[in-house]
Amino acid sequence: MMKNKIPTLKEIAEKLGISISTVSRALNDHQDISEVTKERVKALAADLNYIPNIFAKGFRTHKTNIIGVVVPNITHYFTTTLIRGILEEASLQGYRVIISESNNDVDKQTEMLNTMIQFGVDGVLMSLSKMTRDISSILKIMNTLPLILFDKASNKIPCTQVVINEEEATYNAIEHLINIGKRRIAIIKESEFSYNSEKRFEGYLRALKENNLPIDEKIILSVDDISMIQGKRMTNVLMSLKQKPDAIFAITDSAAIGVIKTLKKLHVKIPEEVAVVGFSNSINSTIIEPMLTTIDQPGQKIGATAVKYLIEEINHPNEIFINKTIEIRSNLIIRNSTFKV
Amino acid sequence: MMKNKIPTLKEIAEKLGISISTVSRALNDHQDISEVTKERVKALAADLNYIPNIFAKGFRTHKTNIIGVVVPNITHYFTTTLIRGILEEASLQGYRVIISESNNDVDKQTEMLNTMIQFGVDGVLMSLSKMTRDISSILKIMNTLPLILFDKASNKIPCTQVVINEEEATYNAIEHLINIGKRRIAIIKESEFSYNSEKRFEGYLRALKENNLPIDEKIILSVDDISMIQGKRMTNVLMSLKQKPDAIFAITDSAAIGVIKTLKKLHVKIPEEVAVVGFSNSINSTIIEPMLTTIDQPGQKIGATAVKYLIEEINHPNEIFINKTIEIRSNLIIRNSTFKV
DNA sequence: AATTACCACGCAAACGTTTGCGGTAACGTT
DNA sequence: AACGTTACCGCAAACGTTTGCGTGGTAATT
Repeated sequence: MMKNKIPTLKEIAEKLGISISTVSRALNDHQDISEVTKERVKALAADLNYIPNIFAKGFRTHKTNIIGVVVPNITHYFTTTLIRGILEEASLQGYRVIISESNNDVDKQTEMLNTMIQFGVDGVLMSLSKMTRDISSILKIMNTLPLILFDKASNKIPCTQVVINEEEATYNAIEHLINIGKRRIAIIKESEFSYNSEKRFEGYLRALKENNLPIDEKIILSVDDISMIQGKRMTNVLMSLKQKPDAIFAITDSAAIGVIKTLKKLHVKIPEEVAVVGFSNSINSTIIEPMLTTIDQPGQKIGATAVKYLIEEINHPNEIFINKTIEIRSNLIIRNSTFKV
Repeated sequence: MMKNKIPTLKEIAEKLGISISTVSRALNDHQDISEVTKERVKALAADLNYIPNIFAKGFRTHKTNIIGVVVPNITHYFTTTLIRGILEEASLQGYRVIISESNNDVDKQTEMLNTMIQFGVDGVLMSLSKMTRDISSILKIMNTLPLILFDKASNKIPCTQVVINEEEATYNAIEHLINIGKRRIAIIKESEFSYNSEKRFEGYLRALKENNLPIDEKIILSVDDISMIQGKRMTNVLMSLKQKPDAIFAITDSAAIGVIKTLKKLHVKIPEEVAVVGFSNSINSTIIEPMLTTIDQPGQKIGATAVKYLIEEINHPNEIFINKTIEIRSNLIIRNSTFKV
């Protein structure tokens, strides 16, 4: 089977006896072209199965219709929902998406960013890697390309950010624990370089303060690499205290699952003796028994919103954008780890 | 801060007082250029932070260094490990990756494929959507572009395929069940249009036959959209049979988890009364209690291998490739759902 | 009838790179 | 001294598209 040659503007022009520029304008619905000509051109184009050469186009216009996405870890379920939202919205708006993973490695993150701009993406969507302290390389990119942060953001970077209401969500979760009678609520969080962790911690503190509960450093635990294992380890620490907590809020579902597993091993009754709350509403949270009370983050919506704002900036390259922070609402999902029916 | 103009070959040429072509050749290590000139050019290029305009290049050479990936569902953990492998290997070889999701929608799948080729990818990596019956559109693409199938493949499409040893893996899993004394082993699978399901079913049948066990259609259950819910439903069906199974093999971890959940609700002892085996070694399989015996699929390796073969074909466009099927070995992970310590 | 206005279209340049071909100088060979 | 060879390098075309500008023609206005 022979490869039929790909049609070009030139071919269409010749077959119709008109010029290349007319064909181009006709296809782009330029006002200078009469309706009849447009019809004829479009008909033939469709007939020949014409597709514009994206490289000639990008070459000429410096527009690629590709957006770059950098995420720390693609295997997290929540991340995939973000990506799904990005993919859908981008596709809707005629954009393609290039994804890369920084593996929570700051150097790799800047490297990824650089190859992306080298590659000619129109804009970048980024979720920051942990421990991103050196912002200079990111700032440098910002005056080359539109950049929007999502999910894992940073106050220090002056750009539009799309996140969830981390602080408020946590506040609500802690308040829920207080409402069911818990008074000594522990938290398992990450170090201070994690955006999400800090925001959630703020919500935790505010909830305690506003309810006149004491803040006890002994039950505020920070770990570097939060995970199920760390959840287990920290639970052992907490439950060997003299004053044990009566609730544990883990900043992550997987850590919370580690908490539950260890509590069960220690024969601690959930939620009567210790209640547990996670964050993310991952699939796992419904598999563990008791099922985990957690905060549902609408990943798809976050991703889609981020794309919308990015394309907005791409289309208005010279405007100065006020660096909005868009907060997407999340929902507390109450399950058996805090509330027994 | 002003955007410093992006350097081009022309600039380098002018500053060095040589021609554009010489600069181009020097950077591409062409043999016609003297070492000294190469040194000078490369030094200045590095100094100016020169990056070739990918569009001019792609425009000229018809090579994009992008590979397209189409997967049915990006939110499955196993899929993300595949993608991680693809991303890593591609990056290593200087390729960028465009991902799109077919959502198990056949029409969307062909649409995705078309926009990919329209977009000028150098090759495509695809994991087939369920129920892909109309192969014609895929075949049409195959003589335009290199295509490699991975994970969800099809014997009917004549191209290189990278899969795991589905049949053998299942055979081993069933044999393990037989070894622990099980004799009436049920299977929960998908309909006959799922590649993975069929392969696994073949392994199931072979294991039973070679061990002289009867094949009973009553405990061979097929569903369209396999999931945890379906696992639950099918378990209820199986456990209300007169002759109940003493083991259930579910073609998917999530279905297997549904099985376990329902068995626990029915107060059936696992694994003494009924053992359970899944497939994939997803994270969930270690969260459910008892932990699930399952088959670990090395997703990253599959992804990386697929990329290697694809780039091989991209670099030798005119060779006829024998349509190899590469089988990556998987491992049976024995846990408490079949074997109690 | 002369001017103006507008519509519809064509010409040609430009984007940055690669590459076939031709050319010059230097050197070695006969 | 004439010729062939080699090593380096430049010229210019080509890839397909967009777009500023120019132009012929027709209709509307004066």
